[in-house]
Amino acid sequence: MSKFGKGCHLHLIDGSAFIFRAYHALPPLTRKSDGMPIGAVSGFCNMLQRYVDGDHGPDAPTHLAVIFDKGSHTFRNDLYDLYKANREAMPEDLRPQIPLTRQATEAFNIPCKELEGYEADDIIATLACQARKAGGRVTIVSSDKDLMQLVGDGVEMLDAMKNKRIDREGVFEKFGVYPERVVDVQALAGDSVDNVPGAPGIGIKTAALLINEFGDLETLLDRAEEIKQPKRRQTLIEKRDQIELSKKLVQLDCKTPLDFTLDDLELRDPDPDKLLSFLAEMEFRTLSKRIADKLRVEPPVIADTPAPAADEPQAEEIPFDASKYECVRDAAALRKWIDQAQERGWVAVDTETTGLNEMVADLVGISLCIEPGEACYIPLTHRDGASDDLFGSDALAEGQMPLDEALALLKPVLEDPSILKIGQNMKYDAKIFARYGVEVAPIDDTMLMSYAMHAGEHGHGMDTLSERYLGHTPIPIKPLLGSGKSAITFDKVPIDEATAYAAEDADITLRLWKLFKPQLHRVQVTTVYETLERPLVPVLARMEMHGIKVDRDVLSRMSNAFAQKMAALEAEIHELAGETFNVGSPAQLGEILFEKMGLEGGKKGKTGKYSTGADVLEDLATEHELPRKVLDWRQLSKLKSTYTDALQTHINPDTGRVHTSYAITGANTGRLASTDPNLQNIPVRTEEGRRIREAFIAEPGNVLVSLDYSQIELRILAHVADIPALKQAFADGLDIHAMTASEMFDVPLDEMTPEIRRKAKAINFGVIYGISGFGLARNLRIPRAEAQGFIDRYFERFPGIRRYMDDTIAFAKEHGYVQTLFGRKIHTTEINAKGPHAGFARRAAINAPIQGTAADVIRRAMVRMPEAIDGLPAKMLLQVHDELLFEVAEDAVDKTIEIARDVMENAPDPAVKLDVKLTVDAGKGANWAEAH
DNA sequence: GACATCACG
DNA sequence: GACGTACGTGATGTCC
Repeated sequence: MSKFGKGCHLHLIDGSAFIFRAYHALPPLTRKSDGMPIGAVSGFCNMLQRYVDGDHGPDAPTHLAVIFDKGSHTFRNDLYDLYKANREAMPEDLRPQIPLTRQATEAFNIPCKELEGYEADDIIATLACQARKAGGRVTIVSSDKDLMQLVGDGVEMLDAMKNKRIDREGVFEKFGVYPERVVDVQALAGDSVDNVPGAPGIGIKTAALLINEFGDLETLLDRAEEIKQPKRRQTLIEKRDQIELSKKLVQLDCKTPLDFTLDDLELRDPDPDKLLSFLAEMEFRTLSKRIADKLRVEPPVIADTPAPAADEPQAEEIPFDASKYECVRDAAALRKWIDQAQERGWVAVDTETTGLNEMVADLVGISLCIEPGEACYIPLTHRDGASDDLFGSDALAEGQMPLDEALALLKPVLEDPSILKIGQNMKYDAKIFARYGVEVAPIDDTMLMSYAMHAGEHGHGMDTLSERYLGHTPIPIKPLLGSGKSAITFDKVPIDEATAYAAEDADITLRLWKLFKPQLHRVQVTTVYETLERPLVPVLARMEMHGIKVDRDVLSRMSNAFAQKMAALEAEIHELAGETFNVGSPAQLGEILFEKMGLEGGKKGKTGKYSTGADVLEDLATEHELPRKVLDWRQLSKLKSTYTDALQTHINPDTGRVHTSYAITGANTGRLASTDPNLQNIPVRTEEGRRIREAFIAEPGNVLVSLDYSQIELRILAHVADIPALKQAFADGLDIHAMTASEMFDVPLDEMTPEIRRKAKAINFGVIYGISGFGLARNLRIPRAEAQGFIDRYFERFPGIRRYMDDTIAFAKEHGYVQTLFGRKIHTTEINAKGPHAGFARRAAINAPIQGTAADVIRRAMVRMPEAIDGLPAKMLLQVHDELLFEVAEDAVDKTIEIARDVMENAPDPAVKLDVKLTVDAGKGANWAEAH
């Protein structure tokens, strides 16, 4: 190491200037994994890197240091306690970044110097003095005018942003004097930023004039009497002490006690590991890559998903304050909100209604939110519950604008294509509005955004999201409505309480939207959200509102028939048992079977009760009469209670149809879930059960048309696991289970038996579900070893399956999620857990991409369907995972099947090119049983 | 409200 | 070596 001296060039970077410049130049970036503010550090690192790599020509550094301030109290405060007293507090999101800029400097292997009780400027001054004395040159990287007093022979400043060097002449331009007199000018002019008093009424121009006239400050003060202007003369005489103090404050200290020498600042190369690990820790992807390329090393892997730490509630900037919410009671007030929505181009909307069933519930009020904390509630049909009057309870409460008037004002906004309507579960609100003649569009939905980003991690209800991402627990609805028999509907809630509750919901929704919207892109699920979630809302809303016609009489007759058969069976069961008991009670049945009758079969379950599931009873039925009869009774009981009875209660009196509701975020895999009632589990597997489908009918002149994907999950498996034999079989249109059986058991196709085919079919499905020897054995009722043998052979014949499973689990373990072919992410939070959880998680991880891809495919078909069948007398009514059910005018059936099949079979285009063709089977009939 | 059971893909 | 085991749902009745 050479001694610092002639030929050396010391560059001194003013760290604080870099930090503030970086902070103000960049948006408030945060670290993805934990939300830590990181913008200033990012800018700082970029500036540092650019400086180090920059071409400085003949001014290239041989020595380099970054100098920071340390401590808020310096010797200048001892001289003058108001020094820098009016400086603004450091921004909250900058404070935690300060220590990181020190770390960053060290990571770049640049000396990082600071000294308690001294400003960076003093250290810079001292080093500059030392360097000059040793015969070297100095460049001070800063544009702070306080440092200009140091410029001189061999010492220059550099404005790194403007890349402009400042020498003696540059200082003269700025101050009107040369560097050695700068402190004199500053002492007179003072500095409002640093709270240096100076001489009142004298600025830089006047100060320079005076100094140039008298030579220096001391001479000027001594000969102040000679000044011609009376005001100036008086000020300089009266404020002499203050001026002299000011000079001490601006004079930099060249004798700062340093515990290092110039030689310690010699330029050195960074340690790639240290630097890159710091950048990775900060999650600076671009900069890491750039530096890694330059250093010719591999860039660090930086996770592209938020770590679990991101789950911690974000600090809310604007507190929730119910008293700030406005209750809108007239058109004038509403117009103001409408104006704001038009100005912004967005508005969060939430409806309050008399119930959860959108087909029945009435609109009670509407809340809007434009910016966090700025929300309103528009009560419309609140009832006056306070009155004891028999008729009074139905009267509208005072102070509400007429429903028609409010809707007339809001309709243009809600339907305006240039105003985005933001909601949490917008399908609900859109359906309510639709019943009032308002077609809400376009929409964004925070529930669906959460689903796209976090499926598998947590639920997507507003309470969950608010607590998790806003750190705020919403006002619960329970205390407002009560529970049980005394529960009231929302229209009976007092308007002031309703305002606090309802407006807050809109407020929360808007805050979530502001948080989620930019995250979609970062988590790379924008396409999923935009193509598979958002556009589904209007499609499903229309299907649900259309409903399906159900013949009440058919159901009613079946219920009666079931009741009779059940009664007969019940009598026989009691006869066989020798006593009467509740056949519907598994606990009582267990007692009868395993204690009174003493049959084989063990206790199970955590509750210590006997298991009496269908598989158990099925085994017992070979030896005894009673279990068979219980099985028959149970089947009838199920059909009656869940279907023939319950379905009747779901027939809408206005439409005569049944309107299910699809939960878009119901299943983690991307499947829909149908509720109230569930029309995705209408019986079909048994003859008696299938007859329930005869009650699902078409209007006169129409038929029901069913189109369903043939073996879609196995086809997707063949594609993703890349199984040539499976692909070929599908291409040839073979019986896929028979083909599998032939491969596995070496049986030619023309000698295939139903029994062998059945086994192969069970294995095919088992594979999709994350097969285990135990599970297959139980399903096929064969010894476990034999089942394991089948699986082993399956993997042997189709090695791609094993590879797919291993790869999928490895991916899940590394990333915490798995993906469908269309990019949908399904999180597997338990995949790295120990214990029984892990087994479930592994099988779920294997299944999710297959089930999820199939779900994506039919979603794509559904989104495209309305336009495809537009103009045809055909309506899409139901989705049952791989089936779409339509109601079609008789003369348009063939055309509809042709078009809908085309849409379904080509649904993956153009996003995904499957190696296996998708095929769709079609059926038609007067009822669902015939159509399927 | 938990649990068992059973309907669907 | 033992343990617990097919994937994804929703609705119903019993029982505490």
